[in-house]
Amino acid sequence: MTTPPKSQPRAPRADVRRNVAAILAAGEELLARDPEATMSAIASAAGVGRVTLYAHFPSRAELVEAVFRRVVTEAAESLDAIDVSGDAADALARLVGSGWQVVHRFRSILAAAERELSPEVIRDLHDPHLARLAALLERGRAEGRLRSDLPLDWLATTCFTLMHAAAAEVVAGRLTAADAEHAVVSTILAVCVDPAR
Amino acid sequence: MTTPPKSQPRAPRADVRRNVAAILAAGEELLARDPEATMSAIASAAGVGRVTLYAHFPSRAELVEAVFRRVVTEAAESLDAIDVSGDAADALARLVGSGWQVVHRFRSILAAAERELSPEVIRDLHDPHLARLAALLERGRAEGRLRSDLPLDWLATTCFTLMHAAAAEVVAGRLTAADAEHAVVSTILAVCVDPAR
DNA sequence: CCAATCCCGTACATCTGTGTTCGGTTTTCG
DNA sequence: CGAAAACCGAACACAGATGTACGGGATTGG
Repeated sequence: MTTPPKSQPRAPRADVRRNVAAILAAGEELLARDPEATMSAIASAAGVGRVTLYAHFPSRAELVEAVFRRVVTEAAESLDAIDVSGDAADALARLVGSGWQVVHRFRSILAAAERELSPEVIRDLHDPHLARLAALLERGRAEGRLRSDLPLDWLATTCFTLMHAAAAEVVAGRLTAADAEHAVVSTILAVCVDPAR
Repeated sequence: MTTPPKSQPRAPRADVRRNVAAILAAGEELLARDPEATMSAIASAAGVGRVTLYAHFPSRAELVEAVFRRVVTEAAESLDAIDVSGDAADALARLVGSGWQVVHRFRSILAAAERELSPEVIRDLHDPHLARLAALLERGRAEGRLRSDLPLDWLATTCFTLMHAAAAEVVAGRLTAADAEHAVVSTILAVCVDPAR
């Protein structure tokens, strides 16, 4: 009984960890380019047989969810580093300025998730980001800096939507990344800042 | 030579006209509910054999395009009736208020078009609506009533995007239609009206 | 009324992608 | 080293959708 066969499922072998990591990386890369990327494509991009892929992710949905979960977590780490203290409008500008990059980078993966996963799962995974934004908006409203005459949810939706739109404009070549950032930030401020002052 | 066989392809028979009309109507209805509605489903909803459908629309893409074109034309007629004279901000409010309904009604058909048709075709068909909005924005800017510090295209995109977002919120049950209309109008005004006055 | 035209259903042919099975080979790790 | 675990490719089964072929039957319109 050197290694107790207690419910311990035993640590994954080295090649397994390596392959799973490669699959997730390839999934992230391909799905970021094409939300309809096929399982075969992802497998071979990961340098792995299609069957091996299925061994680790029994269905396409599970793979997409894993990839999505991963990028959401990554994004959360990078956005949590942003300073949201001080003037609420300034903080919002900072948050949107960085958040937009993230949205831009992963918009295609979101599209994949939307077509493969149930809306509840999507909402759940989105939640931390929505909560972060909502908290900031709420504080700004309490301080009278941001407008209170529209539903908080709607303001949050507006922010996300405009970030997506900006990303789409860049992809379509109608805006440079720099112009898009300026546009999206000032648009969102125009929406959220209390006009009455 | 009562009916000159000159290049005249001869008038379509009555049943043909009837069937085509039924197909377009069914297509509009089903695609408005589900952008992935199948050819069989549309055929049977039209009370017509699947083969007959193919006789008139050789491919799914052509059917989708026909339906989309129809819807766009309808919408144009209804929106052209709107008074866009007078104060630019007021006119914008009127236009958005009605335009939003249209977007709401046909958002799913747009989704179908986006997945089936080339981006150029979509743009082309959208053009009249975009032009109408752009003209109004331009006038408002020239009069100093609307803001000029952001690209016109971006403002137009913002308007469309927010209308879509409002429609989505209603579908998701997070907003009533009435609230959505108020929210989208005041949000768009906040974006477009020149803050300097 | 009757010929041309169109419709219908069935069946068939593809195509694409997902998921599974299988036997043989390689890698890991104690 | 050697057994357990994992990998591989190829082949198979399945499902859903698009598009085609055909032969018998119904409508239309002159």
